[in-house]
Order: sequence, then structure tokens, then C-alpha cells
Amino acid sequence: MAENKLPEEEKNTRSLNFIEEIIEEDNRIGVYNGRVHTRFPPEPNGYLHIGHAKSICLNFGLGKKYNGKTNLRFDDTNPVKEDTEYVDSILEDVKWLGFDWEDRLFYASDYFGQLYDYAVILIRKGKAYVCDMTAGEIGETRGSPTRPGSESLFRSRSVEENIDLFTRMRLGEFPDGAKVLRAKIDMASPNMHMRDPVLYRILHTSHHRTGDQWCIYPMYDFAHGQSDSIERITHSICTLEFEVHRPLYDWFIREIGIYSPRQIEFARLNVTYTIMSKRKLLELVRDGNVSGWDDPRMPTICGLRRRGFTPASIRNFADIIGVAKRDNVIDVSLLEFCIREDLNKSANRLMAVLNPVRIVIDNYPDDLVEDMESVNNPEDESKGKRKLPFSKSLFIEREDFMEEPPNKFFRLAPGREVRLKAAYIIRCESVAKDPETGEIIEIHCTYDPQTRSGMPESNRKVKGTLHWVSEKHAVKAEIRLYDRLFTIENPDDPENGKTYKDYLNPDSLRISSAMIEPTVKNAVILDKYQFERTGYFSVDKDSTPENLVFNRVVPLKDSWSKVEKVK
RNA sequence: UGACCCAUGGUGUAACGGCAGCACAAGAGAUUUUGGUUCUCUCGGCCCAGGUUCGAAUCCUGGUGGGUCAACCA
Repeated sequence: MAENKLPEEEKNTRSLNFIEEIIEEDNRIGVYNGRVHTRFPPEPNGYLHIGHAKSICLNFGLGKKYNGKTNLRFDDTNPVKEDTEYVDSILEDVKWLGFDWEDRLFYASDYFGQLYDYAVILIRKGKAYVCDMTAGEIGETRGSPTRPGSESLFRSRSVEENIDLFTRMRLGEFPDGAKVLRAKIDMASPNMHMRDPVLYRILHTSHHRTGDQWCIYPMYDFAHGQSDSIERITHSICTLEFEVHRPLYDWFIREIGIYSPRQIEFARLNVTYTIMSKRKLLELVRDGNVSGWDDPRMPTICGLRRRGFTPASIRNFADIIGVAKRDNVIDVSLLEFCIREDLNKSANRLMAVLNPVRIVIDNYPDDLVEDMESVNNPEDESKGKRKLPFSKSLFIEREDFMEEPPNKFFRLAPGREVRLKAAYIIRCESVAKDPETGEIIEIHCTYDPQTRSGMPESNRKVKGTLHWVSEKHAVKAEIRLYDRLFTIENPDDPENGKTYKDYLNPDSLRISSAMIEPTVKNAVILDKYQFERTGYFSVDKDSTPENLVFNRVVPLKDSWSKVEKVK
């Protein structure tokens, strides 16, 4: 009993990350009456990636941990970039990751009316004004981080004039770019975001949800905090680059005089050998460097899903990497560890030969077929067993045979014995080669009938165990082998004169085929298997019953190839 | 030539003034009908300099290094 309790206790006493500390302190003081309400606020202008997954797991995880709630809100304030295609994919991805926003799906565009009223409040307080300068002029008069800006000539317009102009902006009397609404704060602030930021711009563009109802749209800064406020969010968690926005976030809430959530910033996720920037990801798709947003090499959620990652593995990854404020680059091997750990326990095993060479058991009866029994998953007895047809002519991996084996080679070689998993121990007697090329065509073996799995003699120790598949029963499938998309750890940090594109890995996709045991015929899209001794594979969406296609999620750990490389 | 943020093994992340721990990676061994899994072990760290203190990774000061900020993007 007491022992059963231990892991539970450990879990509860696990140290808190800095956000949890803030929340617990807020709860202790009673700032939000012990209420915890978070939100995940994507802009629907692209597909979600593993970095978003970190944020999703964080926000929904916090909601769950503190018996609170988590909203899904689309930050859709820029109709130029946004589209329902992205809304749909985001909905699907969050759901797939295993999170539920229940009845709390919101859009910043739901609040356009309210936001407009907030702007009017600021105007009436003399805290906002309509400015006629061009974008260029506003930029020039903003100054620089080290030099104060200068005030707009329109800064002193009367409240009445501002109300009139803002109303007419909304009515569509002015063309795009003619006027903006600006906050009246401080053009000399050391924080650039406080130098009379733009609140509203004129955009005669149809919005994916509000259509042509509006021709002025709020900027991020004017929409985000107020949306949080409207939804009674307690802790508004975002990434580090918004840290300098926080004074402005608080300024709007205070000046408008509404409920105040608390913005907290954490360091975004980076992973080695890939990129996380939406813009660059989009370029890869547009330039055809990958097949699409869901290319299995992409760090997108849909890419990882297609590759064969499980929601649990990604959630676990997000949990393990932690949350802090310092910049970080997570080693991709940690992600690989997470999916291996999950699939090792959940994926059934299959015999699949990726690079086949024929072996003939010379002393095995020509037409005999025996059913060999093999466990589906040694980690999970409940997964049962299956039958593998065995016959005279088989395939094994070409790499599992060497004519002149080095020291620690435990596999098949002339005169050597190995075990065929779940079947017999065989001995290599001779090798048939192509007289022209010298390539091995056939390996001739003999088997020991007393060593069939389960028989007493089968306990004989041999150095190696190989996977195999019966030639006439084998099912051929297409195999897609993936490697990292980039050749350097941090493609975002290229050498002088180069860009991330210069580091694209030309071998990130290798298409091959495999001979697989007949059980594989039952495989359907997204099914995951461990191909014995080689790796984890997932059925691709291109797969059909006649033409199976597998993605390699990740290879098995391979300490032999390491030994080989050292030589 | 500014403001703000950050700094713990190779990579991440703990420590709340009291023995620097965990995970991944790396290395060694045991087990194994997967060179997988599992188990054991090893390697390796507080950016620097002062100060406060009986005692500092932790607090203070000053350096150094890194990041963010000058879209009518989010």
C-alpha cells in the first residue's frame, strides 16, 4: 500500500515550473479567487507545429492541473493573412493532441464590436487619436531604441474630431492606409511599443468570419489583452518576445478600466536540425522542398502525425522539456526517445526485410510450409501471438550476412550459425554470386530440425538472431525512410552569406521497399508497427490495400552501427 | 548607443540561504530468440569578480555573454 503511494507522492511533490509557482502564489493571495483560466490563442494563418504543441500542452495542462478551464481562441485580427483552411487544421490538431476546449471556442473577431467600443472609451478619455500619417512617416517619427521619437502633428486633435474621424473610418470613407487610430502614450518611452502604437488600421478586405462587416481591424496589441479580459482569463501565457508588450497590455486594460488578466512569458521551443518559423515553413512548402504542410519531415503537428508520432509521445515530450525563460534548443534525440518509449510498449512487431537477399535452406523440403508462432509485442502479453509462414526460400537483410565478418559481427557468415527468430537455427554453407558483378545472389544454408522455437534443442546458444520472411508469402511494400530535414543543428543560425535553405539535407527522404510478413495486409492508415530489429513504421495516407506505403517514424537504437562507425 | 529579459554537465531542467539532483545524449557491463527493451554503473556542471552571511547556484553590486524591441503582422 505504502509502496503504491510513492509514485503518486513523487508526482505531487515534483518541483513546480515558474508559471505554476506564479499561479500558486496568486491562488494563495487570492488574486483571482483561486480561479485558473488559460487560453491557447493561435492566429489562423498557418499550420501548428511542435512549438505550438508545447504551448497547447502548457495551457491545457495548467487548466487541468488547477481544476480550471482553457479556451481555444483564434486571434484573427488580420484578414489579409488568415483563412478557414487554417482554422480547420488547428481545430483538428488540438483535438488530436487530446485536448478539449468544451464549449469555449472563441474568435477575437467575435469581439470586434466590443473592441470598437473600448477604442471609443480611449478616444473620449483623450488617450487615443486618429493620425493621418503614412506608415512610412509613422515609422520615421517613432525614433529608435536609443533615440526618442517625435509626436505626430495629429496628436492634438480634439476628442470630437477624433470621434468623428474614427466613426468615418469605420463607415469606410477612407482608403486603406489613409488613417489609423493611435494610442496617446509617450513618444519618448524607452519601450518602443509605448510610442503611440497603432490600434486600428483601415483594411478594405473581407474577413474569413465577419465578411465585409468591418473595414477597420484592431491590431494584435489592442485585441489580445482585451480578448483575454472579456473571457476572464486569469493567466495569459505567451512567448518571450511579447515581454516588451506587457506594459502596453496592462496599459490598455487599465485605461479602459476592465478586468485584468496577468500576462506571463516563457521561452519558445526550438529543436535541433529543424526550424520553427511559420514563414520559413511556408517557404519550404511553396518552394517544393517538402510535399506539403504534412510532409513527414516537417515539425508541424500534421507532419508529425503523418510521420507516425502519437499524441501521447508529444504530450510527454512537452512535459519533459519543461518551461522556463531562457532560450533553449532541445536535442531532437529527446523527441525520438519519447516516440520510441511509447511505440515500444504499444506497437506490434512485424518481420520486414528492407534490403533483402535470398537464402535457401537446402535441406528443407521443397514444398513444406510451417507456421511459426511469434509474440506480437514482448512488452505486452495481451497483444497475443501470430503465425509466420516458413518455407525453403526466405529473405533476410543483406547487412545480416558478411563473407568476411569482422570481430564482433554476430550475424550470418560462411560456416556460422544464427537463429531465425521464432523458427530454426541455420548454418551458412555456401554463397552464390553473380559472376559478372560479384554480387551475392543467394546464400545456401542448412537448418537443424531440432531447433525449432519451443523445442528443447532450440535453447542452444547462438550469437545472433535474425528476422526473415518467406519469399513466396512476402508482401511487398513501399518504404519511406526519413532523416533530419537540415544538416546542421541550428539552421536559423547560418554561416555568413548563407541561409537556412543552404542546409537542406538532400538525403532527408529515401524511398525504398520491403518484403513483409503476410500479417501486414491488415494494416490501415496510421497503424504503427515495430519492424523487428529495424525501426518503428507507420502506414502513410498514400497507402492502399494493394500498395502499402510505410513511413519510418524513427529507427531502433542501434549500437551495432556505432561499433561499425568507430572502425 | 537605450530599455527589458536571461545565464547550472554536451542538451534540457531542478534547488527557494544549508550535501548541486533528474532526464536525454555519451561510455561500460549484465540480461535478452530484436545488437531493441530492461537493469546496474561511469562520464560530466553552478559565466566572471567583488560584497552580505556561520554558510551563497540562490541575496546585493559591477562586469561578461546571449536574447528581445524601431509592421498599419501576430
